[in-house]
Amino acid sequence: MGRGIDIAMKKRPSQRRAQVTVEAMVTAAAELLSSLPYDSVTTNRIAERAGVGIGSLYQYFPNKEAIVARVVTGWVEAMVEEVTARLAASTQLEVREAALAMVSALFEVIDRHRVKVKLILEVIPFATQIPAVAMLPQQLVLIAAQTHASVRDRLNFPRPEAASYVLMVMSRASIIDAVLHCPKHLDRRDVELTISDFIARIMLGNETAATARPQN
Amino acid sequence: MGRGIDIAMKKRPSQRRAQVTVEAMVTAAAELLSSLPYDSVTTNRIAERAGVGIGSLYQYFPNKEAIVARVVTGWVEAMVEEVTARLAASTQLEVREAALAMVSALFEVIDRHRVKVKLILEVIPFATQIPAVAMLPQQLVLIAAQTHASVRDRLNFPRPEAASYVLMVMSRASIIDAVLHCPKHLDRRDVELTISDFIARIMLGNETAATARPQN
Amino acid sequence: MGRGIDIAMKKRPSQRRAQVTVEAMVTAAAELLSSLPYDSVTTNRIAERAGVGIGSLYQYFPNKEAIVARVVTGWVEAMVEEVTARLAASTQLEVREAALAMVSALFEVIDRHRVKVKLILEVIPFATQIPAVAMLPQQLVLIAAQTHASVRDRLNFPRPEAASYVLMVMSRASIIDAVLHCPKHLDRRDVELTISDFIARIMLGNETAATARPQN
Amino acid sequence: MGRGIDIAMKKRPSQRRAQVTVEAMVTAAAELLSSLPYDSVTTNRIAERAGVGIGSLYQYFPNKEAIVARVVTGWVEAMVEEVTARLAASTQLEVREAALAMVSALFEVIDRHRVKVKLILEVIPFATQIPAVAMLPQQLVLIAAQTHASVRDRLNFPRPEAASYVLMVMSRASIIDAVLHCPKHLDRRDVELTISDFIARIMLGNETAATARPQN
DNA sequence: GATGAATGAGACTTCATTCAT
DNA sequence: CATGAATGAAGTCTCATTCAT
Repeated sequence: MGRGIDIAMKKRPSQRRAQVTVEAMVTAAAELLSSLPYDSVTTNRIAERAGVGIGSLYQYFPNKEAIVARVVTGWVEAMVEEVTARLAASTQLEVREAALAMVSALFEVIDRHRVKVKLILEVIPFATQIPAVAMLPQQLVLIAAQTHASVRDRLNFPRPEAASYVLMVMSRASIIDAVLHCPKHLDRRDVELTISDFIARIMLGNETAATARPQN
Repeated sequence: MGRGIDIAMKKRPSQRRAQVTVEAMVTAAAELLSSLPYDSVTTNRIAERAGVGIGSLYQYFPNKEAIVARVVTGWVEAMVEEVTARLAASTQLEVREAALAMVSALFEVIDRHRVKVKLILEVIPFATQIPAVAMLPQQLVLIAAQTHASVRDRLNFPRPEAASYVLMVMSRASIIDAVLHCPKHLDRRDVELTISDFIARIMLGNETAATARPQN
Repeated sequence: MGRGIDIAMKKRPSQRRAQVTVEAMVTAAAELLSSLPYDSVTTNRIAERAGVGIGSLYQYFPNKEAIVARVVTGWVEAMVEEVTARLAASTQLEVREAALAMVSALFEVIDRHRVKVKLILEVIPFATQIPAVAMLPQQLVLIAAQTHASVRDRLNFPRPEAASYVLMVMSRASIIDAVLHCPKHLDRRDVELTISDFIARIMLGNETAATARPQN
Repeated sequence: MGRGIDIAMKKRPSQRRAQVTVEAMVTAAAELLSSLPYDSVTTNRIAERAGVGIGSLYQYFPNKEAIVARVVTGWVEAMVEEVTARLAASTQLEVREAALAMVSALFEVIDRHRVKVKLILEVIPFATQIPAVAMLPQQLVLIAAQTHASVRDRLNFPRPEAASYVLMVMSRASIIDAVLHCPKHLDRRDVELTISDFIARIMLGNETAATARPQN
């Protein structure tokens, strides 16, 4: 605690030209991160690729972590936006349909960005200290709850806070694992259906459970 | 593909003295990994703390990754053993009880080794390439299936392979996430109960689901 | 075959300051090579003597071989130039005089640079892979042929290609050996005269040989 | 001067068993030298290949150079013997035939051992300090002179010592260069004939030269 | 602001050699 | 005599970061 990574930008680019420069650096970093082993992504290479002096990079970012964090933040925001957009189209569904919609949305988006997701989850050492990443879980809960009223309504479990947390973690983790590490012998669509089925069971099971086993 | 990390030991310590040395090095590495940032764990420091010449380290391990892998392997094996032992005591349970037993076992063991788990999952860059780590998921399925007959019996889902895979991923991921990243405002016991409750729902839901919606 | 030494410079020093730095490094390397056992010439020592950080060296040269190659290239070019200059002064000579002129020129230049020649021929392990060194034989043939028309005219031996190759090798090798390994009891001038005498014999012998023994 | 390589054996193996051991080490070293880059031939590898503890190696050889020197010495002696044997068969020849015989003999032997010759001449850094190597030139003169009376008779040049030295150097150097570095476009047999032709010219030219230009 | 030359601590790794067993 | 575990100095090379221009 307290010795986290220094991630803040040093200076906000005020002039128009400077903004372009910073954008070039971030883009270059993103491209390199997506195509080279993490340790090969050096600040010098980023600057070179951006067509910028290494000194300029350090004028806007205090260190290597900062620019990587900036890239990751962009990625996360974009992905969240994509998921949101995709779910916005399918409001007001039945529980099972809602679950499938959400699973499909996440599945599809994560799959499309699997390289980036892998980087964030398994490669970049300080990823969890990046705010956008750290806040992702809550973000997702929010999205789910906001978009699907039917889901929200079901979330009156005993221990409701824990329930929504666990539900989201289970969804997220199983989808990510399926995308990144799914055993080859399994059909992806099968997995997708299974996940959404299970989520539905959790939510639907609630009815029965809540009434049938009140003495739990 | 194919260019994995070279992890095999260079030479097997045949003499008693050598075994002691190797043990010292592995222990030192484990301690350092648990207490320093990963990049600060250098081979020189490992050797120094082991009270051994750096040359000795490289006589038994071809590189830094190899000794780290050895440490991690030891950790994983110990944890698997602990979980197994803990579950062995509670065979032949009802579904709900079986689920809770397993969740509790994993929860407790992972919690006790949370630093190591975090290292393996979030810090050590090549962790997934270590055999013991790569095989962990299947290991866990095996443990669960072997110990709890009642669980095994329930696993006749439609899409059974996908189901057992997803079930295990959900369990594992939610427990790990809960241990490592559980929001502070949540009570750990609540989360634990919720997880096992959800798992039970998935399995019990099967009965209803399987009969009520055959045309899925 | 194919896996030659990487010898190209990493970055061309564009600024004036950088050129000075590179020059200092090359000079330092040259001095060390001339005064220490080859294995004692380390990149660190080169940088230290050049009054430069080791990092600077690796900014311009990809590895140790590259800077050594650069030094050797400089030496070879200088020597070739010296020989050329010396021979340019003595064109249009009789065969015997031409031979002596060339032998003397090579003898003198090689003798003056004997330490460097020894390094190139007997010490630096990858010397033959340095372009300037590899091309030296042809260079010398060229010099000889271009400067001395009388020599060129004589080169119509049977098997002319083999002849010019062997003639050059004999000249070069005997001169170098004489400079580097001449037994102490021999007078250097005697050796020099003998070599040029022999070369003349080879060329003059041609006349007789070609006419007197056509049935060879 | 004075700081030459320590090459002498530490201890002469007195027992029969020890002699076998030493032989194994030398053989192993020879094989490794012939098949690996020089820097990869380490004392540990030699011992391992010989099936001997590294300690044993250092009981008979004071250092790495010593065992390499021993290997090289064996090679040189064998080659000299081969050349001698081959020339012994062809005594009492005419000048031209004697020259061709000698050139052919050297050519053939050197070619058969080209890898070793290359090692001795271009790779092993301290080769010239090995007695057997240092004495090679004189050895060869001796061989030539002893075996071919006709050659010896011709060696009454002005400056006879220089002459015999230069003649031998030219022969040796041109043959070695031809074997090791002969341009691909040249026919080896052509080169061989040319060399012996040139040598004959040198020796035959003597007659004329000695009488025709007494005022040299 | 922008540049890029310069830095240098420090990482990994090798290998000839010693010496306790 | 033989062993092989242990040594550690020293080498090559990287890369985040600074600062004079």
